[in-house]
Amino acid sequence: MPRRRRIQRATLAGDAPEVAPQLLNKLLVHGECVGRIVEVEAYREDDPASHSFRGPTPRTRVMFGPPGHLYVYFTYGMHHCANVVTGPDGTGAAVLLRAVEPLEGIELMRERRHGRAQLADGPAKLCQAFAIGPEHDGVDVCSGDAIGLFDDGVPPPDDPLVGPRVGISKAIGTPWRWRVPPA
DNA sequence: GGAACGATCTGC
DNA sequence: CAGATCGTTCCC
Repeated sequence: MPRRRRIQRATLAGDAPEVAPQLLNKLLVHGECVGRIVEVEAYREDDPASHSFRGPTPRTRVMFGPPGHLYVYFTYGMHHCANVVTGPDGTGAAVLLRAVEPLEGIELMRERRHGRAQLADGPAKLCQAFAIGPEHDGVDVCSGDAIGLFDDGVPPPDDPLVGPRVGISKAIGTPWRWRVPPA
């Protein structure tokens, strides 16, 4: 089993559409649960689809902080979604974690997902499986905090699938979703 | 103070 | 395909 190295903050300091595909195949770790990131989306401050588009608010303040922190938001009255903040401190950008391939802690994920077959193939399912909630808004994934992003030596794909972002009503045509191609 | 709208998921 | 379900934001 290759050594896991925590992702460096400098890696996340770039522009969200540049950083996002680099997060493919990285590991999301929370306690005993480990998963490989297989789908992401980029959101930028000058992006009508982004929560940061209208400037900082109490909800989005983490997005405008330094890179490497989690921005966790509540939506549709029942779901949470998790982003990794990117770009320099003061800019509102982030990468939405859309899907993860479960690697470890699968039994625990199954319990949290109430026995359903799909454990983490969506942004809200991923948060449920990994028990990511509002208490994790602002946690630093680059330091020793509970949730971390790690590199285990598997590089991002050379040929990621690219397409439009899901579930938005503005900036429909912007192809800022990336996915690991099927094996 | 009120209304509209979600970066979604599930079961019918 | 529609319902669930409520915080955030914007407008009056």
